[in-house]
Amino acid sequence: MATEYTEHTESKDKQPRTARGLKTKRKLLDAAALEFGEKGFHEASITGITQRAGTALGSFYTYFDSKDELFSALVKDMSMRVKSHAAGAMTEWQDALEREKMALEAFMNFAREHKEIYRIIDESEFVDPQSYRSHYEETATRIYERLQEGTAAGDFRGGLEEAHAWAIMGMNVFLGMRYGIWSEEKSAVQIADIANGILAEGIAKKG
Amino acid sequence: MATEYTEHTESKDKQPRTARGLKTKRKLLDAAALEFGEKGFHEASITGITQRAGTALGSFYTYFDSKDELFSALVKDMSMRVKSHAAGAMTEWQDALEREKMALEAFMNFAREHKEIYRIIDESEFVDPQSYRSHYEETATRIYERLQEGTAAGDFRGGLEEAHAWAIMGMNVFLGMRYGIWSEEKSAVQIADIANGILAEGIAKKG
DNA sequence: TTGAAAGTTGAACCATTATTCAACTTAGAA
DNA sequence: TTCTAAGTTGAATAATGGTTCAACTTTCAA
Repeated sequence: MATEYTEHTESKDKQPRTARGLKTKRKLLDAAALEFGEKGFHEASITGITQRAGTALGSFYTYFDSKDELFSALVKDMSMRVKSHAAGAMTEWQDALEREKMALEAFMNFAREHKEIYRIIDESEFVDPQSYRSHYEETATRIYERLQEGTAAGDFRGGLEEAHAWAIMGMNVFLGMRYGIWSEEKSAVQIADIANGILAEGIAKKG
Repeated sequence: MATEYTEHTESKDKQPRTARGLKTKRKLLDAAALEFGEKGFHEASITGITQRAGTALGSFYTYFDSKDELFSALVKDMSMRVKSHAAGAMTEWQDALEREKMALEAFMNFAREHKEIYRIIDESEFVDPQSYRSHYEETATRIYERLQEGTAAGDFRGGLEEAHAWAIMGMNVFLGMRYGIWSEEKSAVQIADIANGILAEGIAKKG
């Protein structure tokens, strides 16, 4: 498959050159996040996005090549926002275990506050699989690095592999979906405690 | 290999009344599983399905009201197949912990052998959210019941909640995606051992 | 054997919506 | 102020693909 430089990359000629243009692009991106988050990729329409943004239909194509390109840009942006939100929340911690708790708690709160982001990243599995994969691979790598640090610090046991990171990530994602998006019957702290209990001692009865 | 599909939603007057009709419907269902699994819901086309099935386009509407209805029927069927496959694999086990290991191992192997099922269930989050939710809620309930049995048997500690089941399920699903669908670099047993290690003792260093 | 019900067929229909485009307006540098 | 590039506009275009339908063939009970 031949790769065109101009395809699917951020074409320089689509960048706004004035303050007005920048503002319009921002409005379109915000509107798109709402539209995609509410209706999903296929139900969402460019018309819907431009209506929310308060611009004409044609203006969309001043800044984006296609619906797909916009979605792709959005996924990358949201992925980064999840990442930096989590990073920002892990500043204060006693030990590696505590740090994981903070990470999940932050993720839970972020999911609740930004349900549309959750949905967009999730749907990228089918709309933009590359971005989906990258998002989770990078997240897993970050968790794995924390695990290694934890082992080095004497907080975690040895023998932890990449798969441990994927297990933890899966736990977090599903707890986020169930107790962050679907219902808020339990607090983020409660859920984070439960997950942390598993990491701390598992669920087996102590012999 | 012929596949049995059980009817969940009784489509009033769309049921085949002869052996020929039954055969055609089954061909359509099998073809649909392939088509949806390969291309995803939106990229899949009725034409593609009927071509795979070797029937005329119009025949589709003899048995299904719409593309959505078919997808819905498929999700429910696949959900049941995942469930019964797992159940069938958990017959021999020493203790509750071992049973969870068998469950994950079975799920991993099933995901590898039926990647299309994995994708269809996953995509139902956006095409048929009701079914998606039901699938995971029922799965979580099943896991939760096993946890309670495990506690009663003295294998698991007390205080296990529904959220523990969701955590375990998330772990399993993500490990299935990463090491079952995306790559098979590690055996199902290896992955099941890693996850089971977390359930057995967590990842913290023993004090 | 027979005829009515069941099943098959694929061209035509039609609704949807992403994308284009040429006329128009605004911004901002000179 | 002037002029050109940047930005805006929304009707028109075009392609897709789900759904319908009327003619046709097969099944099977009587």
